[in-house]
Amino acid sequence: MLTQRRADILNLVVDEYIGTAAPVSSRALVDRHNLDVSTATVRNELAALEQEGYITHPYTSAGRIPSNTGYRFYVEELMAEEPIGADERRTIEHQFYQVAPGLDEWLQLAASVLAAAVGNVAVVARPQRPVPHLRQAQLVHLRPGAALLVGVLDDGSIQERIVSVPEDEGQPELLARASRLNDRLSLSDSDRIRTIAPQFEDDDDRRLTLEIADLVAEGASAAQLFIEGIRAALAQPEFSTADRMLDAVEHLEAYELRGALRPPHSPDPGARVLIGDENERSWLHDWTMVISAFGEPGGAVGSVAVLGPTRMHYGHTIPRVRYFARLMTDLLHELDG
Amino acid sequence: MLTQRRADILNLVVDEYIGTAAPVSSRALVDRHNLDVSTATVRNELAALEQEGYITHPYTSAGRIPSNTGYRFYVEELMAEEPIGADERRTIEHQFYQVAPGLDEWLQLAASVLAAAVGNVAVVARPQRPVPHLRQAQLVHLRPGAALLVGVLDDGSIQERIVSVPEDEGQPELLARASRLNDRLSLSDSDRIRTIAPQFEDDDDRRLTLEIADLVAEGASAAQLFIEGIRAALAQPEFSTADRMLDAVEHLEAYELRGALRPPHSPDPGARVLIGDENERSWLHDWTMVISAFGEPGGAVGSVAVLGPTRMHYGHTIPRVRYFARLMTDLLHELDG
DNA sequence: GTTAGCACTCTCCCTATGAGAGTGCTAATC
DNA sequence: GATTAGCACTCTCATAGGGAGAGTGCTAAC
Repeated sequence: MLTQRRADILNLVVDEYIGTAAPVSSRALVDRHNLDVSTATVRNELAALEQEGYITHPYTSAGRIPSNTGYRFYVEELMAEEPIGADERRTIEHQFYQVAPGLDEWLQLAASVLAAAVGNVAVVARPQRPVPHLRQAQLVHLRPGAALLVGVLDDGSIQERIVSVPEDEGQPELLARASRLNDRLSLSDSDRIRTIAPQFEDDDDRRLTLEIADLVAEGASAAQLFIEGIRAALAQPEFSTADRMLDAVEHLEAYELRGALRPPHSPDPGARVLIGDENERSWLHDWTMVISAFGEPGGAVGSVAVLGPTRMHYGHTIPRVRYFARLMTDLLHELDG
Repeated sequence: MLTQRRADILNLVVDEYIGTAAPVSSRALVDRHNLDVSTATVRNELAALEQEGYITHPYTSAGRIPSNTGYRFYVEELMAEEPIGADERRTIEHQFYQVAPGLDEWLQLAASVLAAAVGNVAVVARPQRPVPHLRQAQLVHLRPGAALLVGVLDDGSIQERIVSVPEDEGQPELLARASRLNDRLSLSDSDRIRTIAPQFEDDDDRRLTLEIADLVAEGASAAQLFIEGIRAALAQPEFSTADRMLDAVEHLEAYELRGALRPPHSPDPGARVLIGDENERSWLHDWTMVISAFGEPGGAVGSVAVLGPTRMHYGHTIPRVRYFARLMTDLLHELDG
């Protein structure tokens, strides 16, 4: 266990480093926080902190940099959370009531407002149910023999695909067909729909039912992501060389992020913080991810995350991720009544 | 007008520079293309070409670099187009028949295959009609008093929004309502729908009709873009410094690109090439955009574009952009019958 | 018109050099 | 025993210098 003074100093080192991105010297600590000990004493403490693994220095005599262990300790024990003021809260919530109400709009907005608030990459994953159910299917006549099958699922997503239909059926026949299908399939999941299929007498009804089952199953695959703030993140000194920046750009794509976020399937009240190699993906070993799930337990669950260098303003970011997750949960309620 | 030899040399300079990204010297031209003149003669010709504005050199004695004028002349007069082999064609088209048929899937695929083929940013804009029409509207019950209004438009897009409905209406009543609305509104554009609204006796029908009019109008706004190949483009030597790369990343976003693409509203058979400051946007002054529209004249029109440094493999890129535009036109036909 | 030859220019890479920042250690002090 | 002053030592970083190399432009000869 750290002595009080050591903990205080570690706290200062991390704060300072987060602010300046430059290794922190004993002099800087003493001067900027008017400690009433000398730099030599601070140096002794720094040496001890380094001994215990909380900080390092890049070369023999540069200032100190927090290690991942140091960040971890900071997040758990030291960090002062920066509360979200009433003004900030109001400004944010106001924006949500200004756009047309709709899940996609809100998710998009959440990503971009959160990104702006934390100055790093924000990712919002569309809520999904582990097992989505069909709300309603619709057949839109495109041309003789083909129609657009549109399915609205109970997590609010819309899936579509082109299907073939009998040549001689126009929109009225397709409407009748759709309502026949809806009567039996509505509120069922993909597996259930598949088992119902044989009950239809009409060949085409059977075939369309299987198409619908596929459609619903698709809704359970890859969640749609809303990603914002890449530019802000890349502007940070961590990416000041072209190769590091290119590296980052290569990974900050929906495909990669989906894997990194791995769906929680049940919302948690807090926010998880994954620092450096606490992430499984090796490309994230220089990154920190702050992630929180939102939605109803047992219902559709999405997630809100912030990605940035391990040198991240934790005290600022963590409460905001938590807040946005709560906010999205509230907005979901508003949609579902 | 250029003499034949000068044109030949300009051709070689551009080819060479496109391949190596390094200023081209007289020695390189003579050695690599075994010209039967000396380097001194070539130097004289280069000086003349520079005099006429086709090339420059970055400092007194480095090799030559094509100017925008040089590229323009190259594209119009010199460039050898690299035809798309039967194999390449087959490989590409095969991929389209492998994914589920559907406009979004195809657009997405086109962007990523094209990006891979040219090693630069590819952008595909979803086809839009200048004035979209409603194909069918649907009301999906969400909870008492609220429903999801889903509109399928004649350009294949789906728009959705949440609307309020009478508290006491369930899915059956909403179905009846939707079919009542569809009977009168189907195949109308937004303006027309708005004029029809007063004809409905029921207050809610009237209100919903106006919602539908809005929904259809939204379909005419910002076209959805599919963007791929950013990483490949950024890996080029033009972006080898962090600041240039950051600059590029800032602009390669849907929001910016939408403005740069400006919709053509009627497909053209060829591909337009905009080199450097031929682009209006100033951030594109170091870029070249090769763009071609696809779709039916009078119908929904989209576009396919490639963005890269002015030092772009024109002979390779231009035919491929053209080819993808034709391919997308064919695929659109397949959807519409 | 073409070419050989050569002076000249500019970049690029390497080295070195000095200033500056910061530490670690030792010995003295509280 | 903890703290501190003092100082040698280390490492970076920015700057300047100095070839080597690549390439041109020009001149004079072919």
